[in-house]
Amino acid sequence: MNHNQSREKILLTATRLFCLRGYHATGMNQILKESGAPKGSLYYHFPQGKEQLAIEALTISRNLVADKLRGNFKIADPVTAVQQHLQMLAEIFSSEERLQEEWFSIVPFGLMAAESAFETEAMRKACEETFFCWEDIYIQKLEEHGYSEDMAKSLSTSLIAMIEGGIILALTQKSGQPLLQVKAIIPNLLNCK
Amino acid sequence: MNHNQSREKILLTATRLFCLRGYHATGMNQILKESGAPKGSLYYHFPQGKEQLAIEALTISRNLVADKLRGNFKIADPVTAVQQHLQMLAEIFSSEERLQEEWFSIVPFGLMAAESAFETEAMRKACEETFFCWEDIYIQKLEEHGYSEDMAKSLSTSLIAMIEGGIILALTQKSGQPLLQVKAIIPNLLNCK
DNA sequence: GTCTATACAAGGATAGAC
DNA sequence: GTCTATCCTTGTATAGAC
Repeated sequence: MNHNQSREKILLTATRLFCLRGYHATGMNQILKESGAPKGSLYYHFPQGKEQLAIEALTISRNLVADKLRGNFKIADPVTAVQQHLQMLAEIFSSEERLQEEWFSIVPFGLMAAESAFETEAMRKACEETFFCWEDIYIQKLEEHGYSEDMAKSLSTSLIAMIEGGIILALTQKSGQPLLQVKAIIPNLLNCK
Repeated sequence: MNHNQSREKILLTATRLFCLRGYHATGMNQILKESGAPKGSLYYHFPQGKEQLAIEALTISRNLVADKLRGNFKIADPVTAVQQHLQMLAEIFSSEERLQEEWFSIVPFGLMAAESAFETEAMRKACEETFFCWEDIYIQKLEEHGYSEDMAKSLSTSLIAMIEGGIILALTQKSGQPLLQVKAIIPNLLNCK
């Protein structure tokens, strides 16, 4: 197995497990085992160990979500785009388990973010940047659609908070229902420029 | 030290650490050390170990927040009450560190909830019940103020999601600012019966 | 009720052969 | 690039004295 193949497999597995189960709950052995990557290769590819893995995982997660958001915003108005995003998230929780696992790698970012706040500063920063990255995408779209600067900022922060919180409720209830409730109030929320 | 004193000290310390740092990140030794409770007493008071401690901590957290919500709702209309709650939360993040520590025991419930979803079913259930408990408080208040049943339900779920998500953003940014952004859009959100 | 000592597993990480 | 073996620390939990 060549360099990039196993490195990538390890990293994607780590991203999924960190996001889904959490940073502390995920062991290096588990990552290695589930990735199916060669056993001796972990510390070759990631010399700084678990923290390096976490920071790279955060970047992966950030970009996956950012791409998804930009894609939605390109073809729809703010209300529709945000609702599409929530619909997609809700459906993940209703899908079969194997499919869930695959998608969950990009979904519950909040768990890692909360944990990171008390790990190293580098990890905290990576999470902070992620939220700012997503926020900027929202802000830009909302301003394009005529929202004031202040309103766009408040709404963007609130939308991200709602979605992250909604994901936590969905995990806890093992159901996409909470995300659909959030989806339902999006028109009201965004009806105030 | 008598029975109840050390039991309570252990439990309150556990609640704070679990909520703030997470379930997996918190060790039994740390709980013992920070609580200042007698070293041999932990498994005497909590024979089922860490999980028992977690479930009892979840109950503590649930009731502290529920009492706070009910108190706010008793003296104010929905918009004002929710804004007061967010203001209080935001101020915690601006207060001095020692005071933060004390309050944080009731604040970042979402971290434990997300972790619990993949621990034992008993822990997951305890989190689920907590969210339902809070939701009922919101729903009742909103219905009293003329919101339809459906709208009250969607709004309640969304408010909880927003607040939990807002707390995660606040932790990540080490600032109460995100919670104030959320506070700012509450009037818009609740202006639709 | 509380203490000390200890068992036992799992965690992250490194060394050195290949 | 990968493997095996190993180290050290930490974590949970128990036993048995006091």
